[in-house]
Amino acid sequence: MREFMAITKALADENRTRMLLFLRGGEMCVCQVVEMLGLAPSTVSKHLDILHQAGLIESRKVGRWVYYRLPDKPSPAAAKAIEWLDSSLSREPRIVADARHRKVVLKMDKEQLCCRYTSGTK
Amino acid sequence: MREFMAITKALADENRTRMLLFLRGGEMCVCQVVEMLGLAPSTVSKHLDILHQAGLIESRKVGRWVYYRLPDKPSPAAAKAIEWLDSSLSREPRIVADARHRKVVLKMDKEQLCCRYTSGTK
DNA sequence: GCGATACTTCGCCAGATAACGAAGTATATC
DNA sequence: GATATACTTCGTTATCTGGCGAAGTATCGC
Repeated sequence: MREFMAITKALADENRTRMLLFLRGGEMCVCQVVEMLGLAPSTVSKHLDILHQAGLIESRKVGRWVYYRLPDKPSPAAAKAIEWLDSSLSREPRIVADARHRKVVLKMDKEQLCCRYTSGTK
Repeated sequence: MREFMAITKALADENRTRMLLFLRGGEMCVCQVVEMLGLAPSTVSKHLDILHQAGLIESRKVGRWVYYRLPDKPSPAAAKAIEWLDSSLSREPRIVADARHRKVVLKMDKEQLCCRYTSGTK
């Protein structure tokens, strides 16, 4: 019950469901997710933590970077939740646009991406 | 997207997920749901409205009574959501207890049930 | 070690949400 | 038509949530 409510609460935010959907494409570091959503790093970090607590994503630390991805072995409840998202939202304009944006973000140089958010300078 | 977020937000409350699960057993009127949850009628009414808006339940008015039930023909997203709840929570102690309680509530006389909540007198 | 980078945690604020009781609406009964 | 019943809607309050920027932590490069 606890796990299930953690999942439903995690899904009850559009930015978090978007994250789960574009993470289907593979792992991304926090600064890439920041670029995807256009939110402050602290906000993104919090969202990622909520998804992590719910067992909907996993993290991997490599040097200064932290990569998040969908879990390799999700719990049954988490697996069904992700499958549900997938089948219900894959065709949504917003989600399709995110998938396209994702490719652009992955191609961006890390220097262009990550160094910008200390001062908010674009 | 809108529909989907309405569903996730509707599911992100324990009382509402409980309602959906005990409504699997068949339609119930508001005063029976009030008895199930132990909340004020106004609160229950609001919860039912949120579930209704999300397409997760339907209503039927019979005289003074309003019966709520799972939809006969749910949308694909709603159907998957309900199926997900079902497969993830059927065995939860709380949900099993609700199913048992439901039988007791259905057997209760309507006079014993409904007339009590004007003054809160038990 | 020292500064820079990539996050995370903390403290704050505005807006959303769950709860209640009181007042309003609709329907049955007298 | 008046009264009671079964909800619903409204107004209020306390708590939760999402957002931000500032400060803290960990790691890399010099």
